[in-house]
Amino acid sequence: MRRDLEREVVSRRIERAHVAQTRMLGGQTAEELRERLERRVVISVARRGKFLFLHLDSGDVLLVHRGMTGNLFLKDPADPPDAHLHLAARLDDARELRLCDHRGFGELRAISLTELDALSARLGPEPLGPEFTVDYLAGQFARRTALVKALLLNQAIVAGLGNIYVDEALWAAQVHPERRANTLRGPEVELLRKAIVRLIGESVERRGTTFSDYKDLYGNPGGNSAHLQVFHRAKQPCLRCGEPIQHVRAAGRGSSVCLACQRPPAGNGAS
DNA sequence: CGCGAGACCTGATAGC
DNA sequence: TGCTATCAGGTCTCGC
Repeated sequence: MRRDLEREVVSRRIERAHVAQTRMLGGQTAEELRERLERRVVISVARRGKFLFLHLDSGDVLLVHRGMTGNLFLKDPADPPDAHLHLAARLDDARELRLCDHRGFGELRAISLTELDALSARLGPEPLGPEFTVDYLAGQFARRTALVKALLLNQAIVAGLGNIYVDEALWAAQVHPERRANTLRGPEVELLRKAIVRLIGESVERRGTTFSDYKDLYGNPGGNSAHLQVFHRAKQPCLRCGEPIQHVRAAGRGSSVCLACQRPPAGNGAS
């Protein structure tokens, strides 16, 4: 998404912005956001974890988080209005950047560079960056008793992983989601780290994973969906051992696992 | 302080 | 058919 935005909106001027007043603005008024966007030129597009940042010539930054169901579209202003449209930014090339989000769990607001830095500092390392080493991950796991799945979803440990990639990584490393983080052995941590790096890299090249709602800027689904090994494959055979994939609840999230490949921790009766 | 459950929303779908 | 219950890509808050 960042790459597409960079190609399409850098150097474009936002002529007019329609902003809906919703909780996605995090307390900012629609009027303030509109004023901070209109007549500004997009200088660059950055990403950190699941946040997108459109840097503007004013020094302001447009923060976008897509939450569960948020989508960014580049459309013709004459195209029919989308349901749950939160932002429609008319660009100087007569196209319109829209943010639609029917559940409204996303985020949309103008922030300063200082706020961006503070936000970025609260996130863990990028999975494809140099800080995401096996020593780092093993160090985090060693001092935590939470479920390994909860820690991988925690954006302060590593930035950008969600439910799909965590389930895929745990399956690839043959680690059960309900293992306590501090019980993982060194080789398991290394397998997990390698799986995360590979899965994220592959998915970016395939333009993302569409599970239900995700679409790219042009409305096309991501190409990674066909490559998922476990996620949402309950009752279908494990692609490693043939046993049926189970759907369980772990760390409060629906989780797809192969109980034959991903051995549950001792004394975990329920799932 | 860390952990885990519940809350926040709307919509799709399964089951009765 | 139509109602109800459940579940969904995320993250925050609160109680323990």
